[in-house]
Amino acid sequence: MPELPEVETVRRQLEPWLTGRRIARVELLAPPGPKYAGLGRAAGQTIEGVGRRGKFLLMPLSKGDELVAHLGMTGVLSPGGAGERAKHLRVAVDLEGGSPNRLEFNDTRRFGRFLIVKRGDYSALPTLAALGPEPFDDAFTAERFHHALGRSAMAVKTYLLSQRPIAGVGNIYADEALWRVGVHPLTPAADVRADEAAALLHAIREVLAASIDAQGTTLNDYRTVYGQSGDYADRLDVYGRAGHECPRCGARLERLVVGGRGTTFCPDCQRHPAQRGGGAVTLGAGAGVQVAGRRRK
DNA sequence: CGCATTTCCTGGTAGC
DNA sequence: TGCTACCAGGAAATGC
Repeated sequence: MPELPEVETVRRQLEPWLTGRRIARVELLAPPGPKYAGLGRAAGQTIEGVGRRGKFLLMPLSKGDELVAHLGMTGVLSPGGAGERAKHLRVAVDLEGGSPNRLEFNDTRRFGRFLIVKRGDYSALPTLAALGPEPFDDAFTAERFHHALGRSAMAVKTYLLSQRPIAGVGNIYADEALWRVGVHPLTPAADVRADEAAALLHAIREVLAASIDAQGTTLNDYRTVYGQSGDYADRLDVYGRAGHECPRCGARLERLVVGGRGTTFCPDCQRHPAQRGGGAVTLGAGAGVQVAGRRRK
């Protein structure tokens, strides 16, 4: 699923292509709705750049608007025009001038968004409006991260996924980063110690940077603008690997559900706070935390 | 306001 | 083969 590394990979490819291009027209193929608001204002505006905040792509337009794209679970941005219309094409943007002159937004499950807002007006996008700091912002220190975590009683993984303490971390990289620093995903955010917060921020930066270098993680749908898969899936240590051995200690990785999301962790490396009191703690085999499964309807 | 729960959506798959 | 049921999850909407 597209998280910061995947969105940044797409951004880097879109930027040289789209910057300075004038929009001729926009075609909405999906049923109209708030996820595709304002597209009627696009024609005649020039795309002034391609930025990113967290998992949101932000393209300022010349007449005071801003094109906001979020890939959701299955969104793909790519040049289009050749061949048959894709089954799940939702939006097509025709550009003036030379080829490629058509940007297509395909999104099988329609969790993504592709809309135009007044520049900087994110009232229709509350997560973007309340988004935490960019992970690679130099002004974002470990102390600030620790302070942000201290504001929530939520499980640390759930809080990371909320995008409030830090922007761009999703299910995959949350599991990877928490495993790297040995913090149990159910640890209350406010109980993460200062040293753990510092290590967690460092781990988030490392895993995101390594994934960007690999052009992201392709599990199923994610593709770069030019149709390539990301290579980081081969380098995941824990995500989706419940039942396999922990790469660090060899214990069996376990799966639980945190905030409604599948979560993989190492029961030995990532002790639940309720089980990790001071001194040496000896736990029997199978000491993993039991959590109720996903509720049914 | 904080936090939990429910909803949106389709392809893949398990089970019969 | 074809049917039903369920599962995956980012962000918004809804409920307390």
